[in-house]
Amino acid sequence: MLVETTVTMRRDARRNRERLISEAKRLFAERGIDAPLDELANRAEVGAGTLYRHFPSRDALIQALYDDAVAELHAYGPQILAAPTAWESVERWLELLSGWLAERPYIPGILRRMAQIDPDHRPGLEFEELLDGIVERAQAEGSLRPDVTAVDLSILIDMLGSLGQYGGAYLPYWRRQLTVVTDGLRARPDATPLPGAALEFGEFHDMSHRKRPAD
Amino acid sequence: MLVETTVTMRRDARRNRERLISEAKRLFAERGIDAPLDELANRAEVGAGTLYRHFPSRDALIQALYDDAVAELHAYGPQILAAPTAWESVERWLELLSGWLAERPYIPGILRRMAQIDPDHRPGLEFEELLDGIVERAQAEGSLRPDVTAVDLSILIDMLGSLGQYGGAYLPYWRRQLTVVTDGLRARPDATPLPGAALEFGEFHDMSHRKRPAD
DNA sequence: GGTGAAGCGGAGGAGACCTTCCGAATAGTA
DNA sequence: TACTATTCGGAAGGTCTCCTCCGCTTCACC
Repeated sequence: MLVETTVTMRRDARRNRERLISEAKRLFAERGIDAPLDELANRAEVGAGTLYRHFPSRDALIQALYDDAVAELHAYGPQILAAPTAWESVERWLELLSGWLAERPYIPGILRRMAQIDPDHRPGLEFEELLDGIVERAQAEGSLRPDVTAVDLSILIDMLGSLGQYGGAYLPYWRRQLTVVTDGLRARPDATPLPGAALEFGEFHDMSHRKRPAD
Repeated sequence: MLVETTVTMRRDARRNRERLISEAKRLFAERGIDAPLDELANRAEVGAGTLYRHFPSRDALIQALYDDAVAELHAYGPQILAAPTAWESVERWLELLSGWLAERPYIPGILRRMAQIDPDHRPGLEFEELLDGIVERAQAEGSLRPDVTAVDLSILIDMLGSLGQYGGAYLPYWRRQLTVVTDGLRARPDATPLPGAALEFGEFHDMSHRKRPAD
Protein backbone atom coordinates (compact mmCIF):
# COMPACT_ATOMS: atom_id res chain seq x y z
CA MET A 1 0.00 0.00 0.00
CA LEU A 2 2.77 2.40 0.88
CA VAL A 3 4.55 1.66 -2.36
CA GLU A 4 1.45 2.09 -4.44
CA THR A 5 0.70 5.52 -3.07
CA THR A 6 4.35 6.45 -3.47
CA VAL A 7 4.20 5.73 -7.16
CA THR A 8 1.21 7.94 -7.83
CA MET A 9 2.53 10.82 -5.75
CA ARG A 10 3.39 14.17 -7.12
CA ARG A 11 7.14 14.59 -7.60
CA ASP A 12 7.61 17.13 -4.80
CA ALA A 13 5.62 15.01 -2.39
CA ARG A 14 7.71 11.94 -3.11
CA ARG A 15 10.93 13.87 -2.75
CA ASN A 16 9.87 15.28 0.62
CA ARG A 17 8.76 11.91 1.87
CA GLU A 18 12.09 10.33 1.01
CA ARG A 19 13.97 13.21 2.53
CA LEU A 20 11.96 12.92 5.74
CA ILE A 21 12.67 9.23 6.04
CA SER A 22 16.36 9.56 5.42
CA GLU A 23 16.71 12.44 7.87
CA ALA A 24 14.62 10.56 10.41
CA LYS A 25 17.13 7.71 10.31
CA ARG A 26 19.97 10.09 11.04
CA LEU A 27 18.11 12.02 13.70
CA PHE A 28 16.83 8.91 15.49
CA ALA A 29 20.29 7.36 15.34
CA GLU A 30 21.78 10.41 17.03
CA ARG A 31 19.13 11.31 19.54
CA GLY A 32 16.83 8.33 19.90
CA ILE A 33 13.35 7.82 18.57
CA ASP A 34 11.89 10.42 20.93
CA ALA A 35 13.77 13.25 19.25
CA PRO A 36 11.61 16.34 18.56
CA LEU A 37 9.78 16.17 15.25
CA ASP A 38 10.23 19.90 14.73
CA GLU A 39 13.91 19.16 14.46
CA LEU A 40 13.18 16.55 11.84
CA ALA A 41 11.19 19.06 9.80
CA ASN A 42 14.09 21.52 10.02
CA ARG A 43 16.70 19.01 8.95
CA ALA A 44 14.58 17.87 6.05
CA GLU A 45 14.03 21.56 5.19
CA VAL A 46 10.32 21.09 5.24
CA GLY A 47 7.48 22.75 7.11
CA ALA A 48 5.85 21.07 10.07
CA GLY A 49 2.65 20.75 8.07
CA THR A 50 4.42 18.74 5.41
CA LEU A 51 5.84 16.40 7.98
CA TYR A 52 2.42 15.77 9.51
CA ARG A 53 0.72 15.21 6.20
CA HIS A 54 3.20 12.48 5.31
CA PHE A 55 3.28 10.98 8.78
CA PRO A 56 0.24 11.90 10.88
CA SER A 57 1.92 10.73 14.06
CA ARG A 58 5.31 9.69 15.33
CA ASP A 59 4.17 6.11 15.21
CA ALA A 60 3.31 6.39 11.53
CA LEU A 61 6.89 7.48 10.90
CA ILE A 62 8.21 4.63 12.99
CA GLN A 63 6.06 2.20 11.06
CA ALA A 64 7.54 3.52 7.81
CA LEU A 65 11.08 3.07 9.12
CA TYR A 66 10.17 -0.43 10.20
CA ASP A 67 8.82 -1.33 6.76
CA ASP A 68 11.96 0.11 5.23
CA ALA A 69 14.13 -2.07 7.49
CA VAL A 70 12.17 -5.23 6.73
CA ALA A 71 12.56 -4.59 3.02
CA GLU A 72 16.33 -4.23 3.44
CA LEU A 73 16.51 -7.46 5.40
CA HIS A 74 14.67 -9.43 2.75
CA ALA A 75 17.48 -8.70 0.35
CA TYR A 76 19.95 -10.62 2.51
CA GLY A 77 18.18 -13.99 2.36
CA PRO A 78 19.54 -15.19 -1.00
CA GLN A 79 23.02 -13.93 -0.20
CA ILE A 80 23.12 -15.95 3.02
CA LEU A 81 21.74 -19.10 1.45
CA ALA A 82 24.14 -18.92 -1.48
CA ALA A 83 27.17 -19.75 0.69
CA PRO A 84 28.96 -22.97 -0.32
CA THR A 85 28.64 -24.60 3.12
CA ALA A 86 26.11 -24.28 5.91
CA TRP A 87 28.86 -23.04 8.22
CA GLU A 88 29.58 -20.21 5.82
CA SER A 89 25.88 -19.42 5.77
CA VAL A 90 26.06 -19.04 9.54
CA GLU A 91 29.10 -16.81 9.22
CA ARG A 92 27.48 -14.61 6.61
CA TRP A 93 24.28 -14.40 8.56
CA LEU A 94 26.12 -13.22 11.67
CA GLU A 95 28.33 -10.83 9.79
CA LEU A 96 25.77 -9.29 7.47
CA LEU A 97 23.02 -8.84 10.03
CA SER A 98 25.08 -7.66 12.95
CA GLY A 99 26.91 -5.24 10.65
CA TRP A 100 23.62 -4.04 9.26
CA LEU A 101 22.33 -3.49 12.80
CA ALA A 102 25.46 -1.74 13.99
CA GLU A 103 25.18 0.76 11.16
CA ARG A 104 21.57 1.50 12.12
CA PRO A 105 21.50 2.34 15.81
CA TYR A 106 17.90 3.50 15.54
CA ILE A 107 16.62 -0.02 14.85
CA PRO A 108 16.37 -1.32 18.40
CA GLY A 109 14.24 1.66 19.39
CA ILE A 110 12.00 1.12 16.39
CA LEU A 111 11.50 -2.54 17.24
CA ARG A 112 10.75 -1.79 20.86
CA ARG A 113 8.16 0.78 19.91
CA MET A 114 6.59 -1.49 17.31
CA ALA A 115 6.26 -4.16 19.99
CA GLN A 116 4.43 -1.69 22.23
CA ILE A 117 2.07 -0.65 19.49
CA ASP A 118 1.18 -4.23 18.62
CA PRO A 119 2.49 -6.80 21.10
CA ASP A 120 1.10 -9.69 19.08
CA HIS A 121 2.92 -8.90 15.88
CA ARG A 122 5.74 -11.36 15.42
CA PRO A 123 8.44 -9.57 13.47
CA GLY A 124 10.61 -11.74 11.31
CA LEU A 125 8.17 -14.62 11.42
CA GLU A 126 9.01 -15.20 7.79
CA PHE A 127 12.71 -15.58 8.61
CA GLU A 128 12.36 -18.12 11.37
CA GLU A 129 12.05 -21.12 9.10
CA LEU A 130 15.04 -20.01 7.06
CA LEU A 131 17.21 -19.59 10.16
CA ASP A 132 16.16 -22.86 11.75
CA GLY A 133 17.06 -24.58 8.47
CA ILE A 134 20.55 -23.09 8.38
CA VAL A 135 21.22 -24.10 11.96
CA GLU A 136 20.01 -27.62 11.32
CA ARG A 137 22.18 -28.03 8.24
CA ALA A 138 25.28 -26.57 9.90
CA GLN A 139 24.85 -28.90 12.83
CA ALA A 140 24.34 -31.90 10.57
CA GLU A 141 27.51 -30.84 8.77
CA GLY A 142 29.33 -31.01 12.11
CA SER A 143 30.58 -27.44 11.94
CA LEU A 144 28.20 -25.64 14.32
CA ARG A 145 28.04 -26.61 17.99
CA PRO A 146 25.00 -28.84 18.43
CA ASP A 147 23.57 -27.17 21.54
CA VAL A 148 22.98 -23.76 19.97
CA THR A 149 19.65 -22.68 18.42
CA ALA A 150 18.58 -20.09 15.88
CA VAL A 151 17.24 -18.02 18.76
CA ASP A 152 20.64 -18.04 20.43
CA LEU A 153 22.23 -16.87 17.20
CA SER A 154 19.68 -14.10 16.74
CA ILE A 155 20.43 -12.84 20.22
CA LEU A 156 24.16 -12.93 19.52
CA ILE A 157 23.50 -10.82 16.44
CA ASP A 158 21.54 -8.38 18.52
CA MET A 159 24.43 -8.15 20.97
CA LEU A 160 26.96 -7.57 18.22
CA GLY A 161 24.67 -5.01 16.63
CA SER A 162 24.50 -3.05 19.86
CA LEU A 163 28.09 -2.00 19.24
CA GLY A 164 26.69 0.59 16.85
CA GLN A 165 26.09 2.69 19.93
CA TYR A 166 29.79 3.56 19.99
CA GLY A 167 29.39 5.52 16.80
CA GLY A 168 30.65 4.92 13.31
CA ALA A 169 34.28 5.17 14.32
CA TYR A 170 34.12 1.83 16.11
CA LEU A 171 32.63 -0.07 13.21
CA PRO A 172 35.94 -1.29 11.73
CA TYR A 173 36.74 -2.91 15.08
CA TRP A 174 33.45 -4.66 15.68
CA ARG A 175 34.75 -7.59 13.65
CA ARG A 176 37.01 -8.51 16.53
CA GLN A 177 34.04 -9.27 18.74
CA LEU A 178 32.36 -10.99 15.82
CA THR A 179 35.38 -13.27 15.46
CA VAL A 180 35.36 -14.20 19.14
CA VAL A 181 31.68 -15.11 18.90
CA THR A 182 32.16 -17.08 15.70
CA ASP A 183 35.01 -19.06 17.23
CA GLY A 184 32.77 -19.79 20.20
CA LEU A 185 30.14 -21.23 17.89
CA ARG A 186 32.31 -23.89 16.29
CA ALA A 187 31.57 -27.49 17.18
CA ARG A 188 34.39 -28.73 19.43
CA PRO A 189 34.69 -31.75 21.66
CA ASP A 190 35.73 -29.61 24.63
CA ALA A 191 33.07 -26.90 24.32
CA THR A 192 31.33 -25.92 27.55
CA PRO A 193 27.70 -27.12 27.31
CA LEU A 194 25.27 -24.24 27.03
CA PRO A 195 23.45 -23.80 30.34
CA GLY A 196 19.70 -23.36 30.73
CA ALA A 197 16.94 -24.32 28.35
CA ALA A 198 16.95 -23.65 24.62
CA LEU A 199 14.18 -21.25 23.61
CA GLU A 200 11.81 -21.31 20.65
CA PHE A 201 11.31 -18.06 18.74
CA GLY A 202 7.78 -17.84 20.09
CA GLU A 203 8.84 -18.18 23.71
CA PHE A 204 11.55 -15.63 23.28
CA HIS A 205 9.14 -13.24 21.64
CA ASP A 206 6.66 -13.47 24.49
CA MET A 207 9.40 -13.06 27.01
CA SER A 208 10.89 -9.95 25.53
CA HIS A 209 7.81 -8.15 24.29
CA ARG A 210 5.18 -8.62 26.92
CA LYS A 211 5.88 -6.04 29.57
CA ARG A 212 6.11 -7.60 32.97
CA PRO A 213 3.54 -6.01 35.29
CA ALA A 214 4.85 -3.14 37.36
CA ASP A 215 5.85 -4.65 40.70
CA MET B 1 31.38 14.82 49.41
CA LEU B 2 28.08 13.12 48.71
CA VAL B 3 28.67 10.62 51.47
CA GLU B 4 29.65 13.27 53.98
CA THR B 5 26.50 15.30 53.45
CA THR B 6 24.42 12.13 53.56
CA VAL B 7 25.70 11.35 57.01
CA THR B 8 24.81 14.72 58.46
CA MET B 9 21.35 14.83 56.86
CA ARG B 10 18.15 14.82 58.76
CA ARG B 11 16.51 11.42 58.87
CA ASP B 12 13.57 12.33 56.60
CA ALA B 13 15.88 13.91 54.06
CA ARG B 14 18.09 10.85 53.90
CA ARG B 15 15.10 8.56 53.55
CA ASN B 16 13.68 10.62 50.69
CA ARG B 17 17.00 10.80 48.93
CA GLU B 18 17.41 7.05 49.03
CA ARG B 19 13.87 6.50 47.90
CA LEU B 20 14.39 8.88 44.97
CA ILE B 21 17.53 7.08 43.88
CA SER B 22 15.99 3.65 44.07
CA GLU B 23 12.86 4.71 42.20
CA ALA B 24 14.98 6.52 39.64
CA LYS B 25 16.76 3.26 38.85
CA ARG B 26 13.46 1.52 38.25
CA LEU B 27 11.95 4.38 36.28
CA PHE B 28 15.01 4.89 34.09
CA ALA B 29 15.27 1.16 33.52
CA GLU B 30 11.69 1.05 32.27
CA ARG B 31 11.44 4.30 30.34
CA GLY B 32 14.96 5.52 29.71
CA ILE B 33 16.82 8.34 31.35
CA ASP B 34 14.60 10.96 29.73
CA ALA B 35 11.55 9.82 31.66
CA PRO B 36 9.55 12.71 33.21
CA LEU B 37 10.83 13.72 36.62
CA ASP B 38 7.31 14.44 37.85
CA GLU B 39 6.70 10.75 37.45
CA LEU B 40 9.73 10.04 39.57
CA ALA B 41 8.41 12.33 42.30
CA ASN B 42 5.08 10.49 42.23
CA ARG B 43 6.65 7.06 42.43
CA ALA B 44 8.85 8.11 45.31
CA GLU B 45 5.75 9.66 46.93
CA VAL B 46 7.49 12.96 47.25
CA GLY B 47 6.69 16.49 46.10
CA ALA B 48 8.40 17.97 43.07
CA GLY B 49 10.08 20.48 45.37
CA THR B 50 11.71 17.70 47.36
CA LEU B 51 13.00 16.07 44.23
CA TYR B 52 14.56 19.27 42.99
CA ARG B 53 16.13 20.12 46.33
CA HIS B 54 17.94 16.80 46.40
CA PHE B 55 18.83 16.86 42.71
CA PRO B 56 18.74 20.39 41.25
CA SER B 57 18.76 19.03 37.70
CA ARG B 58 18.36 15.78 35.85
CA ASP B 59 22.10 15.67 35.43
CA ALA B 60 22.65 15.87 39.18
CA LEU B 61 20.47 12.79 39.55
CA ILE B 62 22.36 11.04 36.79
CA GLN B 63 25.64 11.87 38.47
CA ALA B 64 24.33 10.34 41.70
CA LEU B 65 23.34 7.15 39.90
CA TYR B 66 26.75 7.06 38.28
CA ASP B 67 28.53 7.40 41.64
CA ASP B 68 26.31 4.65 42.99
CA ALA B 69 27.26 2.36 40.11
CA VAL B 70 30.98 3.03 40.49
CA ALA B 71 30.75 2.18 44.18
CA GLU B 72 29.07 -1.11 43.36
CA LEU B 73 31.73 -1.96 40.80
CA HIS B 74 34.56 -1.39 43.23
CA ALA B 75 33.24 -4.22 45.34
CA TYR B 76 33.86 -6.72 42.54
CA GLY B 77 37.64 -6.17 42.27
CA PRO B 78 38.73 -8.47 45.12
CA GLN B 79 36.24 -11.16 44.13
CA ILE B 80 37.63 -11.28 40.60
CA LEU B 81 41.26 -11.31 41.68
CA ALA B 82 40.66 -14.04 44.24
CA ALA B 83 40.07 -16.70 41.57
CA PRO B 84 42.56 -19.59 41.69
CA THR B 85 43.72 -19.16 38.07
CA ALA B 86 43.92 -16.19 35.77
CA TRP B 87 41.48 -17.88 33.40
CA GLU B 88 38.94 -18.10 36.17
CA SER B 89 39.50 -14.42 36.88
CA VAL B 90 38.57 -13.74 33.27
CA GLU B 91 35.48 -15.93 33.61
CA ARG B 92 34.37 -14.21 36.80
CA TRP B 93 35.02 -10.81 35.35
CA LEU B 94 32.85 -11.54 32.32
CA GLU B 95 30.13 -13.18 34.31
CA LEU B 96 29.91 -10.76 37.21
CA LEU B 97 30.10 -7.58 35.19
CA SER B 98 27.87 -8.53 32.30
CA GLY B 99 25.32 -9.90 34.76
CA TRP B 100 25.53 -6.73 36.78
CA LEU B 101 24.99 -4.68 33.62
CA ALA B 102 22.12 -6.80 32.38
CA GLU B 103 20.28 -6.27 35.66
CA ARG B 104 20.73 -2.50 35.35
CA PRO B 105 19.46 -1.47 31.91
CA TYR B 106 19.67 2.19 32.87
CA ILE B 107 23.47 2.11 33.05
CA PRO B 108 24.29 2.58 29.34
CA GLY B 109 22.13 5.70 29.24
CA ILE B 110 23.83 7.04 32.36
CA LEU B 111 27.27 6.49 30.87
CA ARG B 112 26.34 8.10 27.60
CA ARG B 113 24.97 11.16 29.35
CA MET B 114 28.00 11.40 31.62
CA ALA B 115 30.22 11.34 28.56
CA GLN B 116 28.28 14.26 27.09
CA ILE B 117 28.51 16.28 30.28
CA ASP B 118 32.26 15.80 30.56
CA PRO B 119 33.86 14.23 27.49
CA ASP B 120 37.28 14.23 29.10
CA HIS B 121 36.35 12.19 32.11
CA ARG B 122 37.74 8.70 31.73
CA PRO B 123 35.43 6.39 33.60
CA GLY B 124 36.95 3.28 35.04
CA LEU B 125 40.48 4.63 34.68
CA GLU B 126 41.21 2.96 37.99
CA PHE B 127 40.16 -0.42 36.63
CA GLU B 128 42.25 -0.41 33.50
CA GLU B 129 45.46 -1.49 35.17
CA LEU B 130 43.65 -4.31 36.95
CA LEU B 131 42.09 -5.58 33.75
CA ASP B 132 45.27 -5.35 31.71
CA GLY B 133 46.99 -7.38 34.45
CA ILE B 134 44.41 -10.16 34.35
CA VAL B 135 44.63 -10.41 30.58
CA GLU B 136 48.39 -10.54 30.68
CA ARG B 137 48.45 -13.29 33.31
CA ALA B 138 45.81 -15.38 31.58
CA GLN B 139 47.69 -15.15 28.31
CA ALA B 140 50.97 -16.07 30.01
CA GLU B 141 49.13 -19.02 31.53
CA GLY B 142 48.18 -20.12 28.00
CA SER B 143 44.45 -20.17 28.69
CA LEU B 144 43.31 -16.93 27.06
CA ARG B 145 43.73 -16.38 23.33
CA PRO B 146 46.80 -14.20 22.86
CA ASP B 147 45.35 -11.73 20.38
CA VAL B 148 42.60 -10.38 22.64
CA THR B 149 42.96 -7.26 24.79
CA ALA B 150 41.29 -5.93 27.91
CA VAL B 151 39.43 -3.45 25.69
CA ASP B 152 38.04 -6.31 23.60
CA LEU B 153 36.84 -8.02 26.76
CA SER B 154 35.22 -4.85 28.09
CA ILE B 155 33.32 -4.48 24.85
CA LEU B 156 32.19 -8.10 25.00
CA ILE B 157 30.87 -7.42 28.51
CA ASP B 158 29.02 -4.40 27.22
CA MET B 159 27.47 -6.54 24.49
CA LEU B 160 26.40 -9.23 26.93
CA GLY B 161 25.07 -6.60 29.30
CA SER B 162 22.89 -5.18 26.56
CA LEU B 163 20.72 -8.29 26.87
CA GLY B 164 19.15 -6.62 29.91
CA GLN B 165 16.99 -4.77 27.40
CA TYR B 166 14.87 -7.91 26.98
CA GLY B 167 13.63 -7.53 30.53
CA GLY B 168 14.23 -9.58 33.63
CA ALA B 169 12.59 -12.68 32.18
CA TYR B 170 15.50 -13.24 29.82
CA LEU B 171 18.21 -13.04 32.48
CA PRO B 172 18.33 -16.80 33.21
CA TYR B 173 19.12 -17.39 29.54
CA TRP B 174 21.82 -14.81 29.09
CA ARG B 175 24.36 -17.34 30.32
CA ARG B 176 24.01 -19.17 27.02
CA GLN B 177 25.48 -16.23 25.13
CA LEU B 178 28.04 -15.79 27.88
CA THR B 179 29.14 -19.39 27.37
CA VAL B 180 29.52 -18.95 23.61
CA VAL B 181 31.69 -15.89 24.18
CA THR B 182 33.77 -17.59 26.85
CA ASP B 183 34.41 -20.56 24.58
CA GLY B 184 35.45 -18.15 21.86
CA LEU B 185 38.03 -16.61 24.19
CA ARG B 186 39.97 -19.79 24.94
CA ALA B 187 43.45 -20.10 23.47
CA ARG B 188 43.30 -22.66 20.66
CA PRO B 189 45.69 -23.49 17.87
CA ASP B 190 42.94 -23.20 15.25
CA ALA B 191 41.39 -19.90 16.44
CA THR B 192 40.64 -17.34 13.73
CA PRO B 193 43.06 -14.42 14.21
CA LEU B 194 41.27 -11.28 15.38
CA PRO B 195 41.06 -8.81 12.50
CA GLY B 196 41.89 -5.14 12.72
CA ALA B 197 44.10 -3.34 15.19
CA ALA B 198 43.97 -3.87 18.95
CA LEU B 199 42.84 -0.74 20.78
CA GLU B 200 44.12 0.88 23.96
CA PHE B 201 41.55 2.02 26.50
CA GLY B 202 42.39 5.63 25.70
CA GLU B 203 41.86 5.22 21.96
CA PHE B 204 38.59 3.45 22.52
CA HIS B 205 37.43 6.15 24.89
CA ASP B 206 38.14 8.92 22.41
CA MET B 207 36.44 6.97 19.65
CA SER B 208 33.25 6.35 21.51
CA HIS B 209 32.82 9.57 23.43
CA ARG B 210 33.81 12.32 21.09
CA LYS B 211 30.85 12.96 18.87
CA ARG B 212 31.74 12.81 15.26
CA PRO B 213 30.87 16.11 13.53
CA ALA B 214 27.49 16.16 11.84
CA ASP B 215 28.13 15.20 8.23
C1' DG C 1 7.54 20.14 75.63
C1' DG C 2 9.58 24.25 73.33
C1' DT C 3 12.20 26.33 69.72
C1' DG C 4 14.60 27.20 65.55
C1' DA C 5 16.52 25.29 61.64
C1' DA C 6 15.90 22.09 58.00
C1' DG C 7 12.97 19.89 55.02
C1' DC C 8 8.40 19.10 52.66
C1' DG C 9 4.57 19.59 49.15
C1' DG C 10 2.24 21.18 45.40
C1' DA C 11 0.43 25.20 42.83
C1' DG C 12 1.64 27.67 38.92
C1' DG C 13 4.56 30.32 35.52
C1' DA C 14 7.84 29.40 31.66
C1' DG C 15 9.13 27.03 27.85
C1' DA C 16 9.44 23.07 24.74
C1' DC C 17 7.02 20.20 21.78
C1' DC C 18 2.89 18.60 19.25
C1' DT C 19 -0.57 19.29 15.95
C1' DT C 20 -3.93 21.77 13.07
C1' DC C 21 -5.29 24.95 9.64
C1' DC C 22 -5.45 27.70 5.57
C1' DG C 23 -3.53 31.05 2.19
C1' DA C 24 0.36 30.61 -1.04
C1' DA C 25 3.01 27.91 -4.22
C1' DT C 26 3.78 24.15 -7.38
C1' DA C 27 3.11 20.05 -10.40
C1' DG C 28 0.68 18.02 -13.93
C1' DT C 29 -2.62 18.45 -17.79
C1' DA C 30 -5.09 20.50 -21.72
C1' DT D 1 0.05 29.24 -21.45
C1' DA D 2 -3.82 28.53 -18.42
C1' DC D 3 -6.23 25.88 -15.18
C1' DT D 4 -7.00 22.85 -11.27
C1' DA D 5 -5.83 19.62 -7.91
C1' DT D 6 -2.32 18.69 -4.88
C1' DT D 7 1.17 19.94 -1.77
C1' DC D 8 3.72 23.27 0.93
C1' DG D 9 5.02 26.40 4.91
C1' DG D 10 4.73 28.31 9.13
C1' DA D 11 1.80 30.78 12.50
C1' DA D 12 -0.83 29.68 16.50
C1' DG D 13 -3.35 27.20 20.09
C1' DG D 14 -3.13 23.20 23.16
C1' DT D 15 -0.57 20.00 26.03
C1' DC D 16 3.14 18.14 28.60
C1' DT D 17 7.22 18.73 31.31
C1' DC D 18 10.35 21.53 33.92
C1' DC D 19 11.45 23.99 37.82
C1' DT D 20 10.75 27.72 41.39
C1' DC D 21 8.67 29.62 45.28
C1' DC D 22 6.82 29.91 49.78
C1' DG D 23 3.62 28.65 53.57
C1' DC D 24 3.43 24.51 56.33
C1' DT D 25 5.49 20.40 58.70
C1' DT D 26 8.98 17.67 60.87
C1' DC D 27 13.23 16.84 63.12
C1' DA D 28 16.88 17.50 66.50
C1' DC D 29 18.46 19.47 70.36
C1' DC D 30 17.76 21.74 74.76
